[in-house]
Amino acid sequence: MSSDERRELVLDAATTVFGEAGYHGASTDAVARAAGVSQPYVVRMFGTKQQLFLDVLGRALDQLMEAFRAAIAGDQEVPLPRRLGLAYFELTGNRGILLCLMHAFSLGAEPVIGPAARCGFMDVYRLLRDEGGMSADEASAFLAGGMLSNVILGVRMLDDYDEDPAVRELLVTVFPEKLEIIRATHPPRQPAAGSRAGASGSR
Amino acid sequence: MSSDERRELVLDAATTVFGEAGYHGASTDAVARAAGVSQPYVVRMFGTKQQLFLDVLGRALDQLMEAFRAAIAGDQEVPLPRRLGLAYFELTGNRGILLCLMHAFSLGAEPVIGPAARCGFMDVYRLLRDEGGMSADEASAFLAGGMLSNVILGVRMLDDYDEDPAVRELLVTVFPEKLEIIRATHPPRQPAAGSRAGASGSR
DNA sequence: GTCGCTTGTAATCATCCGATTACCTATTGT
DNA sequence: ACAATAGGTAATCGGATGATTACAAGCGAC
Repeated sequence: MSSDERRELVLDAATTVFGEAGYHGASTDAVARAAGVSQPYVVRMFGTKQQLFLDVLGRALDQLMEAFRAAIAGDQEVPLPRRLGLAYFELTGNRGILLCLMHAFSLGAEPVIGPAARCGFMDVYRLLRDEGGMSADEASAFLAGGMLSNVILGVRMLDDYDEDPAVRELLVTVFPEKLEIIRATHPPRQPAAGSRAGASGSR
Repeated sequence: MSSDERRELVLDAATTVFGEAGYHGASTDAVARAAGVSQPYVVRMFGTKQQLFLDVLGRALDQLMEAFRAAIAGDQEVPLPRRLGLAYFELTGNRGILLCLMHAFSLGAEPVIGPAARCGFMDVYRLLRDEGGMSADEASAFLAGGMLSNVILGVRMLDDYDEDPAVRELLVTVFPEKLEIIRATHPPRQPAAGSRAGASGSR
């Protein structure tokens, strides 16, 4: 397999792993195992874990912005916020992208990740303002909704869908349509705990 | 000094340290140093680092909810969202509280922190709905704004206030008043880099 | 065929970190 | 006086982890 293919493979794996555990919580070994390669290979490909994270972050931002650009260029009949919302929904299919962004956004104090995260955030803001033609208020409101959605994905609120009516109400409000598709895309990781009768019994 | 006083002191320090570096990025030793005690003492007081984080998280949620409750009970002349916004602004004075929440919200996959974070998030949502009398849409919109604010604090966007007009525009939009106070409360950590004339010059 | 490059791994190193143990020092109750 | 208890630390241990080194297999050029 060519190096570039492996590289993409590793970046995909790293996006997932960093998305789940965060920058500090993820190990290069976990990334390597997820990608099916050895740990030294991962660090040699990217130099350092930090550089790997920066590459993951950059790629996530690229994917996000490309999706938004396509939405902006899309069917002008449908209102822009809705087009962007649908683009966001598609991104939702790969939790890793959005969760890595959230982790990066929480690490502003990191000496090199912090500035990169700020720069990436502003790139998105500028995209909405300049290419999307949104006002500052519109862009902020859209970003606010996106941040709430990201947090809901990050905290795995979908895992509690069956546990609590208030969770359902919140999710229906935040994802007014497509919730069922998102639910299907993001299956609970612990077996829903509410499912009675010792499913595959612990112990 | 009594054990309870030390405990609060350590919890304060831990809130700051966890807020800066996140759960995995912070060490019990960093917390201990910030609190002025020894590392073994910190872990003996809380059992494990995880339990310490859970206690920090619980206390942060308590402080958040107490502030919101006070806002709800406040001057009924002024609209509720504004009262809550002012309460949020006060919380902003201690970055650690809000940043710890954000870190927790990004760790939904953690087996014990995740559920605690979900529960805490829903407690806040229910507070807004039930005690605040907000609709689901109103509560979601308020939370969305809060999440964007938290991200902006977490990514330390205020550090770039002087670097980029777009940053100023965004900050003015998200913190339409009190921005100057928040700026004063959250001084940049790297010396603003924009200050001309080779300040302590790189290289 | 063999040189040299690319793609990869096994083994190992050095460090950090959470946790444990053992010990120290006041104060307090009797 | 002197246990007993609370508050606290130094020393250390064991595991995890990022990084480095050395090595090996495939393969195209000449």
